[in-house]
Amino acid sequence: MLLIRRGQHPFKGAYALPGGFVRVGDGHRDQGEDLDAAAARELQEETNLSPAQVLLEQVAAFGRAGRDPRMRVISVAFCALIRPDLIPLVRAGGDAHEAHWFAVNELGREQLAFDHAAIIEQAIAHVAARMDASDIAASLVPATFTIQELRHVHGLLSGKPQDPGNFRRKFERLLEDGVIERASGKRLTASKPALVYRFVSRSPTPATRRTS
Amino acid sequence: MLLIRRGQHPFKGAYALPGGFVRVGDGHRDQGEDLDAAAARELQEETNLSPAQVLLEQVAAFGRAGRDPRMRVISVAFCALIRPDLIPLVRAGGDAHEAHWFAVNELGREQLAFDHAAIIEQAIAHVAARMDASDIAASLVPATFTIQELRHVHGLLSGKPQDPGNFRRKFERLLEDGVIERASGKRLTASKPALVYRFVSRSPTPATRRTS
DNA sequence: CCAATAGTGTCTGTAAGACATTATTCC
DNA sequence: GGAATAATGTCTTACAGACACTATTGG
Repeated sequence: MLLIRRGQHPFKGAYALPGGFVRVGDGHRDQGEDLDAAAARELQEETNLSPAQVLLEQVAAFGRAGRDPRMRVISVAFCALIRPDLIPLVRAGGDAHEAHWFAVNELGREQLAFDHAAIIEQAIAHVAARMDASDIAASLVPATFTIQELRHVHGLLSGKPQDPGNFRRKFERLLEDGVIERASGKRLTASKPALVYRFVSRSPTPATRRTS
Repeated sequence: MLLIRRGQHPFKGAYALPGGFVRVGDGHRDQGEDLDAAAARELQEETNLSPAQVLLEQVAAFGRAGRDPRMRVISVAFCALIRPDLIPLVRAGGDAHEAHWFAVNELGREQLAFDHAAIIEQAIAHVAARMDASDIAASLVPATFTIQELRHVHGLLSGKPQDPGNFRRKFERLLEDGVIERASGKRLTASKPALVYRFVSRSPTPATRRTS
């Protein structure tokens, strides 16, 4: 997770999810930007990643009164899944001076600002619930990957480690369905090298999923 | 679905989802009501049903620019599942003069105001995805019900009609797990009367599901 | 050869889909 | 008795979990 250390007053020193405000325009003529577009814009501003490179999905709206002590804020949380091989391209910009990467569950609730711990929790549940959809897995694994790498991703999100043999069956089904294909080369390890694969149609951009 | 026929300007004559605005308070001191509380309040105002009687869940936020031609509105959609035996208690009140009940998919997109067709579509998908959770089914069936009645509900939401024999297996599992129990009496039909059942712990209110 | 990790095979139980059959009521 | 609908049973196939086993590399 990419979090930003807060430098000012509420929750100073704690980590917070990157975010911003929806541009709502100035009245009748200009109604501003779509909600999805605002999320995409913020993503780009904060990480320099194009929305076409990631899987950007709405999680839920969070609107408890008092969740921001300064003023009433209702936040619509989005989660962006970023493939590991794109992480080096992330250039924290704009208001993201103090950005750091964390493993999921690396931080406790007390180190997170506002209600962001609850948001993160729900975002993880959101992603885990849709793990079967291949586009989720495709967004969490490098462009080419081994069976074991994909297995670990599934294990992390499902909470329970995946059995190598059983996971292989799922994997073979993906191969037969044409979702995955062999890629050239091997992944070198401390011992026996592993075969690498790729998701087939990664070229046509994954783009943003529906929501209006 | 409970919809309201619009009497004024935008989409006059079309049907719209009941809704309202979140009370946001007046500044630092009073930040207004929680988002969930606003949904519960609107439910009560429009239907006279207590939030404890229904299953109220957030679906998603809808924030396309221009979705309301009058002004910029970002709507957070909630869906409330109302048991059929409670429907007679619904007393359309407040701004709900022209309220009518519709079957899901009874109306075409052109008869629905704003982007409410998309909202409904997503709400149905939301409910269908969680049909396995017993509380969903419990909220869509009368206090006592037959196997066939529950089967029809599953059939409607899953899109495909459920096989009587196969559904019975699921049903028996619910019985063994103590989720469902026999109720006294029988449901009279044109032919063989059917046994009736009930969900066990319906007394402790279902209440609103988490979201902050 | 040994350690280490990748990859394969097998057995078992559970559940889903399709479909045939029996049972009980009203008329 | 016959129509109608509730309830039950059976066969097949797919898949998940657990676990034992083989293969191929570096040292």
